Amino acid sequence: MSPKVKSEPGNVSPRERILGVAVEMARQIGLEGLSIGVLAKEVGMSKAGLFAHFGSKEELQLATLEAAQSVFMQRVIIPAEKTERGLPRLHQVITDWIAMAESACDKGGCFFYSVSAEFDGRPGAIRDRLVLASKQWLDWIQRQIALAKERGHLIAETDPEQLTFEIHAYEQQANWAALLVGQKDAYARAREAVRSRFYALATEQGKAILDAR
Amino acid sequence: MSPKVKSEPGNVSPRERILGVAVEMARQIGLEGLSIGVLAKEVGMSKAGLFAHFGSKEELQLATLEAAQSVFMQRVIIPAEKTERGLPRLHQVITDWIAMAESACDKGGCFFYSVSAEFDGRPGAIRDRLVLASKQWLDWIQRQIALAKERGHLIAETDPEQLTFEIHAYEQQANWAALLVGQKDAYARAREAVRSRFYALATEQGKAILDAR
DNA sequence: CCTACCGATCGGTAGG
DNA sequence: CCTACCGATCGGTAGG
Repeated sequence: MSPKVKSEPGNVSPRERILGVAVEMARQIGLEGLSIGVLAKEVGMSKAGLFAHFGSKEELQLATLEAAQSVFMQRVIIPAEKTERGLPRLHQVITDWIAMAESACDKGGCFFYSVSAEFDGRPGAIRDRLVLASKQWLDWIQRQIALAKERGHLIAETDPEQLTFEIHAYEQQANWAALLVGQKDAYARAREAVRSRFYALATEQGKAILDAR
Repeated sequence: MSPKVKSEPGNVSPRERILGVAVEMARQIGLEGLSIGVLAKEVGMSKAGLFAHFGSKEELQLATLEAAQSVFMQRVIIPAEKTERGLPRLHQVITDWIAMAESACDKGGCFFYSVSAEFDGRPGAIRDRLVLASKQWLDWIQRQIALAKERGHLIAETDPEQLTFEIHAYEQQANWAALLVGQKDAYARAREAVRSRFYALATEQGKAILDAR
């Protein structure tokens, strides 16, 4: 790939175009329901032409999962890593995470929410990679909570694993409530729950950080 | 239905036997992945023989959903309605709910968790019935919270909708963490989160109720 | 990247 | 409740 072409926006490779459509389809019907024929029609090429890019359905699914992970990195993790460690970074990453899920609400919702329950009972490479990504994300949050504690933003009684559990719970519930029962304020409820949990465990310094945002 | 046959365990109609197997299969592969041919083999009858009981795949899916709802009623709602209204009943229903999900953990997890994300993007009769059941369940919890407030078990500042959101969140997260990332103490974490939320909003009377359980 | 095809399986039907 | 079958679609391949 020639560098001058590579980085120009709007000038994406066929593979990237396919994966972009695949991610959008998977939000709505899952990664297993994703059919090569239907995907090919959507992209505007032949089934065999599309298939040649991946070699198997499982490789297509893995590539789609990777594409979604990459978007998540760009939109949630990378921006937060420019913010100060501890509670500021934690607060920002959770806020961006909720915002990303909310913005995907009309398109079928958060990709990872859509495929989690689909693969928890299907052993294989896709499940394995999904589990790994999920664990890494939980660890990221938990490490940042521990750091916020060390820096005196959260009180010493804070249990990082329990707080991670609760924070992640609100995100899950926001997706469920918004996508299934159509609760309009689901993401606002999640933001309120997160803030209230942070506030209850914040030191004076931590409260000042939260108040400033 | 004659009473002497009806209530004998082990004496179930073919339809009930089929639906029992269907619920177990749907926990693992979902209601859409449920195939009539595979289900028939599992039950030990011919595809057409099984099909005749339902007339269409959608009717089979709806009947499976109803069967799961009926189990939920028997194991969670009905028992709780024998307990005193307000916080005691609320506490018991949530405890039984978590216990039921935990007991299903090795079998593919909570039926409703497994099919929620599958149908939030698939319009139709199944989604409609799932949405209705979910709303009724949320309303049940919210009403009981409101009642616990009226009876002086929870403080006046309690927001029933927000508390319902958070309680339901812990259940969702317990399922996700246990089934996908294999977190062993996920259901214990959910119980702790629920208890801690109740305790923070309990009056002196409410705290006494919680301490007694 | 394409057309044309493979066997397997899908939901569903005919006829008994 | 069965066997036998329908057209459509599935993932995947051959050959160019």
